Amino acid sequence: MTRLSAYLLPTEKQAPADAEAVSHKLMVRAGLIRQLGAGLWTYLPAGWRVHRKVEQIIREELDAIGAQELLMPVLNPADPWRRSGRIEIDEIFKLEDRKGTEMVLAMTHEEIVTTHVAQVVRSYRDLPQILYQIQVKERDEPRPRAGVLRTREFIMKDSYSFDRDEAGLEESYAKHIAAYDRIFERTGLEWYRVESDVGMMGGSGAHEYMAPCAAGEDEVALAPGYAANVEVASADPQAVELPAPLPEPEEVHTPGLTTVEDVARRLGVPQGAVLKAYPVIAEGRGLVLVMVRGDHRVNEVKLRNALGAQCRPATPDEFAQKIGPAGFIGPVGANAPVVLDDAVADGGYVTGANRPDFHLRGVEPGRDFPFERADVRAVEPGDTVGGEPVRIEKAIEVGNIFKLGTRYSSAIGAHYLDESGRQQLIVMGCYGIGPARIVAAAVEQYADEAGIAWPRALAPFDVELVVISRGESEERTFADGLYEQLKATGLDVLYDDRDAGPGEKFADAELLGAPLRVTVGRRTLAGGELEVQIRRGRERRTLPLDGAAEAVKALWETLP
RNA sequence: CGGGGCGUGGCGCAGCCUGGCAGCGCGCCUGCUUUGGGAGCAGGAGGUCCCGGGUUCGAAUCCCGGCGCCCCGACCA
Repeated sequence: MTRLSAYLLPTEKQAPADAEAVSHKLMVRAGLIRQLGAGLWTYLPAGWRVHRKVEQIIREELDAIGAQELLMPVLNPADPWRRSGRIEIDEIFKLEDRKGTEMVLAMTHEEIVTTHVAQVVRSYRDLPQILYQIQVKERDEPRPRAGVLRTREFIMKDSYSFDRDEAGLEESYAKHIAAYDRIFERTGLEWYRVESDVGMMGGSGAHEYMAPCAAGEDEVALAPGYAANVEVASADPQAVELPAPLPEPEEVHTPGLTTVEDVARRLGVPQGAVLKAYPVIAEGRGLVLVMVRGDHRVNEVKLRNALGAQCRPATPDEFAQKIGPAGFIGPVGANAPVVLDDAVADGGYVTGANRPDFHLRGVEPGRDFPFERADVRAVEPGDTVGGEPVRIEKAIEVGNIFKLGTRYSSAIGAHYLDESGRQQLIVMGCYGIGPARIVAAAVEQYADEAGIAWPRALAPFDVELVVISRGESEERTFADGLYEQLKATGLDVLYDDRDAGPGEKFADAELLGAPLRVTVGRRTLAGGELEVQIRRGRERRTLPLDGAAEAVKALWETLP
């Protein structure tokens, strides 16, 4: 029974003043969600329908790879979190029960699921297993933002694989890739599977599923056959015209010129012929001088991975003694190991001279300073991969898959006995999907000036039936009948039977974004034709009244 | 955590500087008219002006303290 006259769908003409992202504005305006507090959102009935459609797609595809759904508590004893060490994470909500026992609100469930598996799995015969849940997660986010894109409480599909060995993990991982590819394909989103950083948790591999959209928090580097988070992206640099090295470095006076741009302009060389110095303090290693082309930027995630250690920019005090004065530092004579970016080709470079107001020109890496090579720069638009230019797009992470290895099984103590009776650690993977982000990304990707234009798979309703008539009338009677017939075809129909004018009904229908709108008015009965609007593109068509419900269903099935 | 902004009816806002009746548009309710792109007329309801303290004859407005929310950056296991 979905008659709009009796359905809670509070639409607004004006977006809340504090909304910035398109999905935030439209989801509130369309009556899908309401805010309770920072990063806390209620799904109203129509919004929850969309969320459940996403969940259902996820369930079907995970069940298809043999994953088993379960449900674990959000409220956790602190102990497993202490064992894994993750109790230290600032984002975890912590609380005490009335007896003073420390508890946490789970932000994900590696510790808990591993605890259960450790108790239950004894033998290699009990493996592999894939378990998943669709459950609330709690994170004390430093900055919730953009409606449901980054919230403190959210629903997540999290699955966990348990295998005997690395080869088993590879299989479970491959199954998840297959399931995820199908899930995202079915949602109707534009999406990419990209290589991603494994982070400080170690792990042997990770991918993210990214949906391009303006409100996205990440950036992805894309080229035909290539997709990677810019945090790990690698590409061939654009060429730069380099002067030849001089027989030996030559000092040039560059008073007050501390930026690559200024130095390059003064010396009449391209910015790429200057070497930019980026001193860092690497954990366990001390001061390291990172050198990249002047027209490039250091990518801190790639640098961290290259150094195999956390690092942070060094302060002028920290490098003044061993290298030189801020603004004029360079690798020649520096008392620190030099990491030279892969994009630095052979040639003569301008570098800081390690004394105030001077640079060196004609510097040749290797001859004039020792270095180790690494790929530590951020990919730029126009770089190439396999000869194809790279473009960079904003995107929101809608899913991730991660080879955990034994990080949690060793912390929690999850073992099994192998064929020869030896105790082995279970090898794990974890795999997340954020249904709310899928919803928001779909809004972002397909919205137009009139509102939301859902992909067929996610729309809260398949068809919105609008009757233009107030009170009892021939049109109303006809529309009532058509509503029943449409429902009988299996379509989810929202029937706008409100006592409202046509403009208001059309505007609300387009705001809510069902893929099809069917209009019944005086014209319909007079002309003998039913008017249908395809929401995406707002194209109008007519269908014969005879067999209209089946024709609507058939048209709906052709939509994206 | 650093920077910026905002809290006044359901939504959007004005009023604050320079203290003196709490206002506007939309929405909502009633009646009549209207009925294919957010209608017209008439009448009406709805407010702890974020909270607490202070100054003052008098505070939405000035002062002090707190809370909440948004945006940019940092962070995001």
